[in-house]
Amino acid sequence: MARTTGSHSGITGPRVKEAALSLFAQHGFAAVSMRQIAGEVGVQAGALYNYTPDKQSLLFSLLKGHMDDLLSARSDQETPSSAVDQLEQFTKFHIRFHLERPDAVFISYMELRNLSPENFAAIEELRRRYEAELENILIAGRQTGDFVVSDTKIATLAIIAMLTGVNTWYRSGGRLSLDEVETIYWNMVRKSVT
Amino acid sequence: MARTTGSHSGITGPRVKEAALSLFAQHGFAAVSMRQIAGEVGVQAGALYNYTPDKQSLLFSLLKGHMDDLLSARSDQETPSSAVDQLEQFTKFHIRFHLERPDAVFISYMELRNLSPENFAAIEELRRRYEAELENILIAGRQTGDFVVSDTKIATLAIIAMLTGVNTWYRSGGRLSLDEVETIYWNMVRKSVT
DNA sequence: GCTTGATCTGAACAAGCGTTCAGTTAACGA
DNA sequence: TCGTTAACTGAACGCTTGTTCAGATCAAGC
Repeated sequence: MARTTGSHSGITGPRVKEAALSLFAQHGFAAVSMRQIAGEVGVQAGALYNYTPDKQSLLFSLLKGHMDDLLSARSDQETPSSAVDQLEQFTKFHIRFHLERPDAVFISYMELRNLSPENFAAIEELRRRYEAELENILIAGRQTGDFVVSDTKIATLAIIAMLTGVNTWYRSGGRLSLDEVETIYWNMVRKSVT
Repeated sequence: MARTTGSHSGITGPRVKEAALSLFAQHGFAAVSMRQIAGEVGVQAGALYNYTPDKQSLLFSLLKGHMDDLLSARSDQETPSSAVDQLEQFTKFHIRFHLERPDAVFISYMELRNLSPENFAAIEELRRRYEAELENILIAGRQTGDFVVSDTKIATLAIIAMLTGVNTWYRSGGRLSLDEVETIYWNMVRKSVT
């Protein structure tokens, strides 16, 4: 057994993923070559295959990691008691989490079609699980009379689309602070379901 | 002058665009080869260059055509007098127009990064012009007291993101009719700004 | 029926693709 | 200090890419 401490594998591995994430987000999965990724890491293309069996698996590991992070961060939060507070928490959590990792969000929406069917199904399952979090809030709030929603499934998708849309225009250091953005969107979300 | 009537150019040209639109939407611009497009049309790859100077221009012509159609269809409508009616008209127009051409909508959002800088700027200008239509409605409605909106620019982007999100899940023949979808979204939009 | 020229074929071009692998390098445990 | 082996290089593999172009095809105008 050689090269435990001081080995590059613990460094190069993450760097491969970072480079792939950034390049896939910029140019798209199909438009990025393994040689480009290797160049970004400062290594030859062949070396990448110490860290991924192939290009497709590299993409999947990025999307899977992103969804795992999302669900894990979400479940780390404690649940407020009222449905309205839960919705506010969800709204602000979603905006903040997604704005913190725009590249991962971008490829998670854009590169699903480049996944093999099994890999695609795995990601979709995680996405459904996340969406269910929001829908359950809407269902509970409707039952208590806090919300007026004709179709909770569609309202869920509409809200998530609206919130994720922040990523298309928000730039930190711009006209609005993150807090202001959260407040504006929360007001719109709240009103749309009450 | 030969081959005016009966010429294939009036037929093959549109077929190239249709095939390209469909394939780009399915697999992405970078993942589709000129030979695939040609195969779909029933022609050799070289023949495509009678209809486009290169692959990049083909993509641009699709996006440009889509945005022109959008603005033209929008301006064909007559303007209701009240801001609320205008917003309802815009909401339903947007949903219907976008659901009618999901492929064009998809690549218009996904393949912008594959445009050259000048082509990108041209498309962005058209998009801004469309978004201004909605923002002007919100501005007018706020002035009359019909709407309560803290930031019209963000509200514009939020609403458009929400509406365009329909394309990710709506399938005709599904649980909901187009009319029902329009109503549900219109209710959410209306409430979110009042 | 002949000429014309738009339309298309089929082969070719250089470049780049994902992936493999024998061989080199160098850090670790002993 | 030495042997081991993870990490990496560099070249090669067969294949695909966008694009070009000389030549074949064939409907239309005279």
